[in-house]
Amino acid sequence: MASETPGAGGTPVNKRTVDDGVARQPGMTDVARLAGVSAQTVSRTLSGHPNVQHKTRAKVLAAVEQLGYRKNNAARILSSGRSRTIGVITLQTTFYSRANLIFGIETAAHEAGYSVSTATTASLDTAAIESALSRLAEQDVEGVILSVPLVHVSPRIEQLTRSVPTVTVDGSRTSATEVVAVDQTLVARLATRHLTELGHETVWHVSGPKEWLDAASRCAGWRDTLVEDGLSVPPVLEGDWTPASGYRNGLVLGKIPDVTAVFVASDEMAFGVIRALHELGRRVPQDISVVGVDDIALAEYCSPSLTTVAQPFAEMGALAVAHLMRYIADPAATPEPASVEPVLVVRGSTAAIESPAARQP
Amino acid sequence: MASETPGAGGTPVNKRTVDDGVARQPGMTDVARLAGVSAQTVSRTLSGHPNVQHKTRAKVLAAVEQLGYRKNNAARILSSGRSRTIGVITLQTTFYSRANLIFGIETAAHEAGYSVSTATTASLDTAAIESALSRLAEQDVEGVILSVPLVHVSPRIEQLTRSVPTVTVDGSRTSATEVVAVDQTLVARLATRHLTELGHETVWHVSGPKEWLDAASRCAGWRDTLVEDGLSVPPVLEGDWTPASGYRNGLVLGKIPDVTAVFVASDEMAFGVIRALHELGRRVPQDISVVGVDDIALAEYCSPSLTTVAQPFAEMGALAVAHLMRYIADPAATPEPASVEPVLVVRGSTAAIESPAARQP
DNA sequence: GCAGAGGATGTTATCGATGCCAATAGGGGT
DNA sequence: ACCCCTATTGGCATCGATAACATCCTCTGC
Repeated sequence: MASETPGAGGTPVNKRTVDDGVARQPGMTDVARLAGVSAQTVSRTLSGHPNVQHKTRAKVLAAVEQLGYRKNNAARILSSGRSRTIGVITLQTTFYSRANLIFGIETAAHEAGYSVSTATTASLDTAAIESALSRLAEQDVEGVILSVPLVHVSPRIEQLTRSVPTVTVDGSRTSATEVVAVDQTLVARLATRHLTELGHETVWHVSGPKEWLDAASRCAGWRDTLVEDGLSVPPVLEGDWTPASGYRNGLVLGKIPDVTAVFVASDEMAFGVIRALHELGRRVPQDISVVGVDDIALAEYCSPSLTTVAQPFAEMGALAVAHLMRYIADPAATPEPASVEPVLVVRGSTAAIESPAARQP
Repeated sequence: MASETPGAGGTPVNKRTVDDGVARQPGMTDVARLAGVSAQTVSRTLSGHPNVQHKTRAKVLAAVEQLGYRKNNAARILSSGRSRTIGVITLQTTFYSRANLIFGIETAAHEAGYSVSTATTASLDTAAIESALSRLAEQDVEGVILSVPLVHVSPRIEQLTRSVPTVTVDGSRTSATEVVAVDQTLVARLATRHLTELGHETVWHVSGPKEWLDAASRCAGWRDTLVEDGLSVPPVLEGDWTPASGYRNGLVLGKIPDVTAVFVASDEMAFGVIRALHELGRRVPQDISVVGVDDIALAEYCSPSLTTVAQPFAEMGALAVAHLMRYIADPAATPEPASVEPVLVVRGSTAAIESPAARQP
């Protein structure tokens, strides 16, 4: 018995027993005592172990109910070594893409009996990401979904991802991780080709920040498509994903007479571009066609409604979770990239080019 | 000593010692051994305890670095009883408001040295919310931020919130919780009065789902303002926050000749309304003025740009965390509601009513 | 020069649940 | 009727870090 204190006269002080006025949360021992069984049996009952008699199970559940017992996660993790938690690392933003991706991840994870712990990083430098990984490691996550649009993955990060099952979403591939991604090259191709097929002689591009892999890939896909089709490649205008940056670039584009078609790397920027073109008196889509990327909820309800390339973020989240689960179950499995298909959604912001005659009033 | 095994010949089996091919994560004991000190000293060093010699601290830190040691959260929580985590309960949506609120909460919580665990609920019924609370309880959260737009709070929930410090955000007040909220009545008043001051004879309203407290409050504020001003109160059109529902209601409004001003309960719905009005040939703002709520990023960049009432979500999150921290520190403190001010942002979707003469072409 | 104060560090018990093993209790086969 | 097998249940050690307590040591004040 623990009460065999060496020399001292009093009872050993118990952290929780000291009277702090608040009733202690009931523990498994309390439930066991009330149900007249051992703590072990309570544990088995609650974790759905098959070998427990109905009668016993009922007694335990009754006791649990009566005491309002809730299992203690920390103890469970410590003891079992399994946290049933996965971690997600994303940039600290409020982008549509991030919200939807996390939505998909949480839904799928909960279905698989896992909970999700998110660690956001405010910047893309190695130290920040490393610290996010650390935070997750402290929580004993069994796997990590890394959704950081890094073009370059530092060796340090690469090494860290080696110690825990990791799935990369729409980010750079490291040799240690699986990748789930939308083929951004294809995104760009769909958008660009849609415009060239409408007769536009070339397509301009407003890109995202070039440090973002998605931005870079879309830019490359756009360029390649134009080259393949033997069209000239105009200079790239770079934005920062915000509507405001789209607006600024739109003001520039609107002043260039040649421009008849623009592929904008995000819907939010596209709205900014269209706004600027309007102000300059250029009509969309009659004078200039615009295509965005993401298919945010508002894309359909603005004037003109926005032609865009939809990315199935929620699906991607679910797919990432599925891969991660597989990876957790068998860490020796070989990484196997997966991709989900983007879809071109044609709406009102794109149109066939007017005949040259019509363009000279 | 623990190594005094009773009868068996072999060493007692250690879960972690069984050779599973993977190196065990280093623990505090390993660090202590390498640094030549006790585990306790390591603990003190890492938790910033003042009474540790520089030299010792340095040795410990070196050992930590060398082994790549990371503290184990589960063990820390179990032992100390403090999780340094707060929980957030929200609806499982991708709304702008939710994303920004959580953004604010996470930022503020991290600054205070806390991490955030979110539990989303797919529905508003008591059972779902109760289960979310349970999930958080299992994680030993020290406090909860409840951001659920319930009009009615069940006694069961009320009771649960009594057992852990809780701050309600923009939701119904329970006697046990503090509330941080934007005064939704004021939101409606700002929007409505803005329109009446522009000369509109009355203001129509597209509301959110009436089960949502915010929706109900905005509706009430709108009605009260009209009544105060002695204006007639048109019937309410109810939406579900989606642009599509705004569009549907817009199609109705556009067919009513009397309508010259509409207060829409969210920006997303407002875009839908405007879109519908356009299609019906009603101009915004010349024929009909529209005001939204939220001030989403795109509000400024659509045509016309949207007049709206901005809600400082991030600030709200920060304020909620501040209150929660105070509450955690002193659970006996009396609840003290706080509110943040909404701001009317006038843009291009509202205009003074044209003179009656001008309205008859 | 000595006692007392307080700083630095080690020792031990403990948090709550689980894994492994032992013990006990029925049930069926021969 | 006997024995083995399996379904159920209890006992004990353990996960990793911390609080409380014990100890040792050094520095100050009279």
